Amino acid sequence: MRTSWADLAANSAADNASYANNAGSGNNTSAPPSRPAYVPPHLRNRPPPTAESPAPPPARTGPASGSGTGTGTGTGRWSAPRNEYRSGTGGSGHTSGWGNKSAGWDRGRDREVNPFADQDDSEPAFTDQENTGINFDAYEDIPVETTGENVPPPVNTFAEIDLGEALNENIRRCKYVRPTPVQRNAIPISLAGRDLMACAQTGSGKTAAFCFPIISGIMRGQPMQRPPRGVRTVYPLALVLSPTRELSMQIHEEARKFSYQTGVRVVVAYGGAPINQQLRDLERGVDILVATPGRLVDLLERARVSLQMIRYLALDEADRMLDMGFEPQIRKIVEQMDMPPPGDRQTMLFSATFPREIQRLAADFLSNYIFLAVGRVGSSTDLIDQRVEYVQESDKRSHLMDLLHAQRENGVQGKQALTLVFVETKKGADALEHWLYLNGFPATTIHGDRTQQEREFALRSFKSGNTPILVATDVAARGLDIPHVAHVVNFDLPNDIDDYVHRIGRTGRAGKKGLATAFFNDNNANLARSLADLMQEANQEVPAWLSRYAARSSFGGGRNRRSGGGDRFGGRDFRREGSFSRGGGSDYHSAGNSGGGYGASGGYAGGYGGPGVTSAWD
DNA sequence: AAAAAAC
Repeated sequence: MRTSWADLAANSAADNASYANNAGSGNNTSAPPSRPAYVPPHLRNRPPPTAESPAPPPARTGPASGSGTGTGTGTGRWSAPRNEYRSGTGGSGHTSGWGNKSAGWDRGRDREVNPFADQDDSEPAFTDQENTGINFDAYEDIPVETTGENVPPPVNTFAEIDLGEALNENIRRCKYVRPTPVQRNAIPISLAGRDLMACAQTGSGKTAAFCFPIISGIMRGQPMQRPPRGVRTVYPLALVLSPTRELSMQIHEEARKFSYQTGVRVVVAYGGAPINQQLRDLERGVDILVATPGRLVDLLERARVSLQMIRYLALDEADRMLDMGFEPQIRKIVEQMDMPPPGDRQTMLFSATFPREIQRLAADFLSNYIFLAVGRVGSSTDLIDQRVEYVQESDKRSHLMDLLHAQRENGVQGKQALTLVFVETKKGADALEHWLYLNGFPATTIHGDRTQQEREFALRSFKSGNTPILVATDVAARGLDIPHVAHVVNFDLPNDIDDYVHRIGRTGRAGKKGLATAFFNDNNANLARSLADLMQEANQEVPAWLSRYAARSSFGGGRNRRSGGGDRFGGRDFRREGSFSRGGGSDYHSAGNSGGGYGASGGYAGGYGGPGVTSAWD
């Protein structure tokens, strides 16, 4: 406990040095100077910023300015060989040590950058903690529900599964010792070739749960015949979609570790970043494409990517991907391009929440699928101490200040513990950040009106502890793994209880404890009931005033549009619900729901009236 | 009503 956060705080100061050391990789002393500007994966194939040339322009389209050392067979199809693509190629090759940070491959003799390089010596602040220190005791007695035909049995160890030598080695490098519950269950299912709809909390190893079978399957498959030269279209074998750019980046980084030296190539594509680097990455070969929908559609329309060869489709945060804003785009990608239909591909949907209506939509993408629900670490949100305080709009800022002061006193070694503050709007995020800044709090913000560079810098700065307060919109609500978030503040509560679930899930990760504070007032009346039920289910103390609100709002108002009860924390397979029990909540206790307590909240779901009523609310 | 996601 003390070790990681204290060390993190201490080390974040030394971060510059470690970054330079890593980059130098023992072969140069002219590593980038002090400033360790974060270099996101898509920008990493660039020369280091130096004192003389502060930063490269964001887009570098033409052939690299770098000289062409090396033999470069097969590399420079469209331009001269680029030495920045082959970090330290050919023994003597030292481009800049910075090249070691680059994400990517050399074709030809496949010189792959080691994604574990960071963790070897000196960068504990940004690597280890997401893979280690998982409190496995918190995973005992996790309720698991699987429904569907011929469900493959779970495994208890990685050794029981034949994932292949190279992948096993990466699992070891990641310091994964035992599979988490979602991995124990999901991996055998997908190795058996089955489609899957899985409800499991992020931070419990979900990414690995879909990456391992994909990588293993690609390794086993026959090597794909490369399209003829000059044809710029690439044919990934697996597609992983996620709702935000930062989440796609995170998945990509993880997938790169899992696929290291397996011959399986992972490329990420998302908006807000220059497309040219992504195009080059694609041209160098892609087996697994991780993408956000907009950029992928762009690539498909440019015919730079074809989905014809897709064997695996994974949707992360799948309920989000299928909700109103995203559904048309996802349908276009999955149903109206050239992707093989369900049955001819393997489809895996993952999320922590899976509202019934969304399950219904998702079923279109699936074939004879298995529904898997894995209760949250600690079998609910036990690990997150949830508090709700009644705060008028006009008092929110001073109230937040009180919380932050308290948090500051809890800080370690002069560093505040990380606090993630969610607000409803982008403008509100900027305004709050500015106000915090004026009041001497080190805050930054992430939202969709910021440039991608700003977003990535903000996230990096927060993770490192340099800016221990992050004001965020829902862009940061889902999936992001930010170790050491001690406190999530719902400065503005969301309108949807599922969003609340995802937001507070940014803390209390990997079996560690977390704190979540929500500011509630009359504007949130419609959330009262679902919030009170949720908290009760998670063994939290529900303030009496909130219960009164909940009781009031239960007359007609207050049910959540999207979400029936029991969809949280694993939820339940909508196929199990008979036509009369659509109304939700009525048959939670039926046989087969092994969830001791989870998913069993009748509660606010009662009266949720199925499609008819849903449309009345919409 | 807002947020996210392409240029």
